Amino acid sequence: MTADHDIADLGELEREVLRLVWRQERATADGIRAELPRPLKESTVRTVLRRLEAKGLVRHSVAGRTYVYRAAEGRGRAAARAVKRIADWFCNGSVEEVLVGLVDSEVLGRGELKRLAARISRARGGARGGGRGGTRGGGRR
Amino acid sequence: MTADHDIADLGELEREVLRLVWRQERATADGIRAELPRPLKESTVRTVLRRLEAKGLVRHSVAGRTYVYRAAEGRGRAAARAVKRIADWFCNGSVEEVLVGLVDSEVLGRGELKRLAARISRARGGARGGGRGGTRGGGRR
DNA sequence: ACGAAGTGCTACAATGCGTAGCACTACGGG
DNA sequence: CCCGTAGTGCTACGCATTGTAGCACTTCGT
Repeated sequence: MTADHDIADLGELEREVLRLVWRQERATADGIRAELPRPLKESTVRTVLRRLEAKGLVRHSVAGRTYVYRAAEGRGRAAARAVKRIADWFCNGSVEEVLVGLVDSEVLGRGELKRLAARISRARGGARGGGRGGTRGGGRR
Repeated sequence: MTADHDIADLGELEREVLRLVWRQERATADGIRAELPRPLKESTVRTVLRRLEAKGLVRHSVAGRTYVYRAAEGRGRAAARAVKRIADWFCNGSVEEVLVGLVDSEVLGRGELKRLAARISRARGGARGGGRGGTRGGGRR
């Protein structure tokens, strides 16, 4: 409900701008422009920002005469929704199948797989994933 | 290198057609057309099919005078790559962060989490397939 | 040789994205 | 009280993508 669009179908520039909005807590048009790799006019950045807001991905508040933008959602959550949508489209809504594909294919490296397992174990409330030791040595957040 | 495009940035019709290609093992233009919700001309379907092939998502072989299409990759794998790309774009490539978002957003249920954990441990260590079936197998190429 | 089945090429309208110009408003200095 | 500056939204234009299809070409069977 928050967003009508998804972060997955953004243009390249929109994506980059959104990423910067996430990086800087309080993003202004000029601040973003300064940090972009390419030299763009300020009106360009503002247009993109406005479009992102129209898509429900960022939100602005006024500070003095300057628009301060912040992301409407955290990165993880936004990404999660994008993943969910992919699952809906191609895997009958089963996020599990998507993640299984992630695990089965070589898209994920061994290290990442390992951390993933640890993370899942923790999320499940401490039960461990599969019985092989070694995974859960260190990490506590 | 298999695909230049991702399943995430397909149009609506392209998506639907691709899904049908996945459903029917050997898909023909007319077969797909028959199963589409809307009545479309065959040339339309063929154009979409051709575009999907240009994007590396499906592949065709000739049977008699008919083109038989099949998906270039399993659903899970294709979806996985899409997810990986999202992670690359917004989470510095950390699929872990995406997963965390997934868990936090309650998109993933406990059961799914559990099965996923089992899957991961299986993928990491023993290469043996577990007994429990139920989900259709993903991609075999 | 002719028709049916099946195919690719070309096209055209609508939309989305990158990119920017320009006109408008509010605030601070003279 | 007037003016420049900073900051903003609106409008637009060119290009690529997508939905949709017409049409010309090839091949097989009768």
